Amino acid sequence: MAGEEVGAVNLVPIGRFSKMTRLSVKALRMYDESGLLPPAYVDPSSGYRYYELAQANRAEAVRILRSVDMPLDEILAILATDDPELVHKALLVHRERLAGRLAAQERMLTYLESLIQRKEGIMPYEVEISEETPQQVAAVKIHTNLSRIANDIGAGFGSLMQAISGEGVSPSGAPLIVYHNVIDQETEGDIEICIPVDGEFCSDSDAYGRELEGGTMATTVHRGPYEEIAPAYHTLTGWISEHGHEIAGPPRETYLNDPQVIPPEDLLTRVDFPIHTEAG
Amino acid sequence: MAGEEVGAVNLVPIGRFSKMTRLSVKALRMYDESGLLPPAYVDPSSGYRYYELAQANRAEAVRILRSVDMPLDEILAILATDDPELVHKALLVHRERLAGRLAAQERMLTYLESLIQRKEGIMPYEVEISEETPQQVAAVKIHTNLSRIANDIGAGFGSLMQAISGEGVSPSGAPLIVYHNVIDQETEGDIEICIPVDGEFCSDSDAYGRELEGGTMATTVHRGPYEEIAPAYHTLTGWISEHGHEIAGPPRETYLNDPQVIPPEDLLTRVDFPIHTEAG
DNA sequence: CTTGACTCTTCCCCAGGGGAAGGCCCCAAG
DNA sequence: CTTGGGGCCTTCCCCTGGGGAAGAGTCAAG
Repeated sequence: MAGEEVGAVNLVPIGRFSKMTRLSVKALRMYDESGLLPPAYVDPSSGYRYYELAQANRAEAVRILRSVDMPLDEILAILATDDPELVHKALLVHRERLAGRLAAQERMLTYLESLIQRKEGIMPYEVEISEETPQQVAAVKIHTNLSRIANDIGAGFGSLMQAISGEGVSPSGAPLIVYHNVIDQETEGDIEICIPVDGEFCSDSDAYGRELEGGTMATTVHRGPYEEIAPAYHTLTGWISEHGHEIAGPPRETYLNDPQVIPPEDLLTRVDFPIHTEAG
Repeated sequence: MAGEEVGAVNLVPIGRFSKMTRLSVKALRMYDESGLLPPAYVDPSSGYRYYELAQANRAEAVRILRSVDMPLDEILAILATDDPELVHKALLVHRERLAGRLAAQERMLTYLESLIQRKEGIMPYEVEISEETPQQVAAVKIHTNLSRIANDIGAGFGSLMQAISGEGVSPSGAPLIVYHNVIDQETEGDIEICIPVDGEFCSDSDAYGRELEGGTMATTVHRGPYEEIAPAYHTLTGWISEHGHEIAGPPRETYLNDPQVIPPEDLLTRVDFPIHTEAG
């Protein structure tokens, strides 16, 4: 009877409890504050925290779940319920998160490897000036945005090829796209998908023929996946402004090899900016 | 000539530059502050940041390296050097770090899976009281700490078995260890490695014979790897204090099956605490 | 009673930004 | 020239999960 009252409660202060549980004193204080592991007794005058020996098991559970990087609030939720189903579900949810992080690390690692493989440091673009003559193209115009653009381009080239072959014409050069607007991640814009043809082109579909403007171009070639073409643009626009030229029209990309055949890292894309050369 | 002076510098404010580079305005301001990507020009009166188009390439490099989670200071170091060797080395160092994190995620995931597999929620230890009779053991005493303990126990059992068989005696029960001190992560302590034998035991090696104390024990059995035995101890000490008993001597672990044969998750370890039962 | 080891709170720090508040600034249209 | 709306500025607080230090109070053993 007396045993239950006085209870041989065996309260231990935070330092000893810290050693018992291998949780840092700092962590224990935080777990107190957040309600995750409040001490059995706090001395009102001194503020000292005292833990019961039996609390070490809860602490151990916290330590284990923290060791797999579970957030504190989820640990709290798990320890608050008695339903093994809920516990199991919470563990599964956390497993998904861990698996996601694992996959992310893997993707980063893979990408980093590809960066390492690329012998050239970073973005060795060589800019040249070229004189282009106007050329006849079959074209379709598309309004799109960054998330749809890959699909739209594929579909556009498909219907354009169909229109060309329907007219009995065949391509006379590499396909290209004129980017009439800057397409950011949230802005939309027009692009013109073009295939060079010999002579004039007419069609009753969306496709039409026109003469693509020639003139002086600042030009570079990007080798690699289309998604990584941004540096080529930056190099060109930077080069143009540094050399005192001015952009004279929308840029165009010419696809020098076939993404259906060539692996992404070897794709070649030529980027042209029409410029005014202010002879200085 | 005039072109070089006035320079068609084409300065863009931070919002446009943010869209060009897909770096957030907030990030750009931080990169300015940290010297990673200072704008080409800052208006002294308004504080407005203006970037040159040519800076977009450096920004792109930052974005790429951040996308693989490289720390800002390392990116700074990479962009500050022109030596491709150093760049390559920095990338390799970062790859090691990523690989390490990947491995850590994998370990956590694996451990979490094992937690999920364990059907029972957390730590279903059943504590019982048992009366033990004294028994003769052959023993060696070892002073060790947490980092050496696994090796020391293995070596201790090895030499103890040698001593026993040298005397022509054979074990009469499961091996056990008496833990005379609490062994925390930084404290050292004595443990006594014991093998039950029939009759008295003498040896001229470090091994000696003695009678292991009997008495009333609080007992539970841990199933799983030795490293995870802490909850068993916590359950026992908590149980003892809650039931108004007192610990009467050093605890002992009895190894009920053989770690050389049994996989870690099925290892059985019985833990006994000698207690005074204060009949109340 | 003293002393040394514990423990308390509070504050600042880490990375890499996100978000909001409050206040200028810039530019184009009227 | 003025006005309005959107852009931009700084400063502050927030996130995670603690680590480390400062200064003061407390506990227990000799």
